[in-house]
Amino acid sequence: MTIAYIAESAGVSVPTVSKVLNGRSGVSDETRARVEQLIHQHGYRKPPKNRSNLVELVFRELESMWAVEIIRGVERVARKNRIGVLVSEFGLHDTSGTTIEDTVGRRPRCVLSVAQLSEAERGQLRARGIPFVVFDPIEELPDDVPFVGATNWRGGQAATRHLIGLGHRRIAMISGPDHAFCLARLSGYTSALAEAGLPTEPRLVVRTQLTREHGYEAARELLSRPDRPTAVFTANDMQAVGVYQAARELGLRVPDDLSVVGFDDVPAVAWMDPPLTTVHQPLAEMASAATELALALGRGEELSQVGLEIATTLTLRESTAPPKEQ
Amino acid sequence: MTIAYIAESAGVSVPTVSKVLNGRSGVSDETRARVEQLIHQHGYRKPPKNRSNLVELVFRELESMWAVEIIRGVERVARKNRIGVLVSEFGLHDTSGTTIEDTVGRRPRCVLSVAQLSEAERGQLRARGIPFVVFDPIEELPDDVPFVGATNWRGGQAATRHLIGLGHRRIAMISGPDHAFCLARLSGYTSALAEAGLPTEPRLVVRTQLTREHGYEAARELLSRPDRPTAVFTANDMQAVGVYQAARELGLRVPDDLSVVGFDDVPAVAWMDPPLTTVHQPLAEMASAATELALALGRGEELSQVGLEIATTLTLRESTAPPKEQ
DNA sequence: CTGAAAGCGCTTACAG
DNA sequence: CTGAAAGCGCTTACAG
Repeated sequence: MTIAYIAESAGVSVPTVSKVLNGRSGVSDETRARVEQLIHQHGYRKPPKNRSNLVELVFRELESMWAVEIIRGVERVARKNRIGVLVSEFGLHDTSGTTIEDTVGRRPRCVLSVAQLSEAERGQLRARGIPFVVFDPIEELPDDVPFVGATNWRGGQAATRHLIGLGHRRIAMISGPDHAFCLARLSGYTSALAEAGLPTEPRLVVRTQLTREHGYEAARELLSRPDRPTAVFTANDMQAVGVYQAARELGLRVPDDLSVVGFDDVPAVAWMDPPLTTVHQPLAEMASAATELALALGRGEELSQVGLEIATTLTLRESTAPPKEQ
Repeated sequence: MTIAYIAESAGVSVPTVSKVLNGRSGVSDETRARVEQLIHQHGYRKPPKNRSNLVELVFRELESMWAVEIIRGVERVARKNRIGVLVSEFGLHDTSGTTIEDTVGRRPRCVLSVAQLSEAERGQLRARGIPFVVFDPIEELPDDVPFVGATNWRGGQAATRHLIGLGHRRIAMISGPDHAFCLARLSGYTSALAEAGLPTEPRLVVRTQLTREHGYEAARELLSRPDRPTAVFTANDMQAVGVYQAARELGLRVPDDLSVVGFDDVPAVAWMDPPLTTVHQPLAEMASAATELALALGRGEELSQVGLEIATTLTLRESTAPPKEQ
């Protein structure tokens, strides 16, 4: 299927078909209509040029429960722009490292990276003129690196205020590693306590990993103390699942004996027993915003702001209640 | 960046560079090495031809909890073949329906469709010579349509045998709509009962939707009967979540008062209380197999078998126990 | 092994 | 508005 063939079918010259295909002027409406009809009929598409019609969405690992939400958010705006979404996994930090090269070789319109992008990788993309946006960055980035995140600090604050409002005073926080977003969530907790005139007790803050197992371990220890906390706020939902398990083993009922608030609002958390109150991260919206931003960068638009945070909201379910009289 | 430029840098002619790029013979090792070095150094890639380096993975809706596993499975083999994975959502059955055309326009090497592909859509793809594989088909397909599924019948049989082995006699099944895979799971259940000399009691089989709410409703009714079943097998995990909820409300403990077996083995089911015994669908393996199949079809290989089912396995956790003496 | 020449699919500049 | 001609990036067939 060549334009020569289309030209012949339409009884016009090759340059005329070329003009129609490229939306150039200098073709009569009638001729244009006839040629367009033939192009459609034969399903002719011009061979993709140097730049593809693709957004590349890169995950470090594709196992998190968030992944689907993120993909959906990207898909939504890509679809509107008639652009395809290419999903690729890790390799970014591999030393075997063909992956960033693969990505570059695919010449995507832009790349969206979930969680990180090393300086070298950013350099590679920049050298090829491929714009990128970092999604939910885990580390501080230079000022000129575009990113989209969530309002983690405000989320931590909202969760803690909710517990304080219920009457809790001994509120523990199980937090995560030194990632930017964990620090922000922790700081939101601290700041809500301060605002209520409560001290941040170092004994009530545990820094651990963001897994169910680590949440479980931390909660076992915290809840075995004589002056155990009456509420626990965790840095993510998986940790909260671990807290539930520890509470169960210790014969503590949620929320009667212990209030729990998570962070992320992963779908599965709505069917726990009891359903978990948690800070909702609007992953799909964040992903859509990141895609819009990356596409705008790809169009060469000059943007005043190059990073943004989308608001989190507290999803109230059944894992929190006032503390029992003691 | 043109091959003419590479040729000049390397001090050779344009045809020589062309040969190196296309792995043709007739170039000395020394020249080849020099040219390859320059190609790499300048990051030259040949412009994509009529056929892209993409597998397109089409979802009807991207919200199921399986999606990530499927994407990972596809990604794994695509990556090995240095092919990108393009994920697209629905629109396939839209009447606005630009989507199948978008897909065709992207000229993927092959398409993998999760759940369905209408006859018209199959026709469109065939007309363009784009091979496709249907993943986990929900309806009977003509014999020449390639598909990859799971051994649903054997899964239903294994789940039921497990319950029978534990001593259960009144085993209910909450099944789903008339989809091929639901029918197979149900039939596995029936056949395991028959094999143990037990009749299939129509009263113990509920046909409903594959959601948590429908599982809950069905279980409420089933468990409120005077001669309530001592075990329930559900057609998917979401229904089993609903069964847990109904049992809780009715003061029935799992597994002491009621054994529950699900189907799918979605990740979240491992942290339920108690962790759910369920039939594992090897989604990632199925997806990898489907991708291999589609790619083989794309290479024009003649395949003797054009459909296959990957084995399910029963994942034993803590939701089943022998029935209490009655 | 190498590259001049011809050719392919497409676009652009321009004469009619 | 139309298309002959020149040109571009690439490949192929072939002479040396």
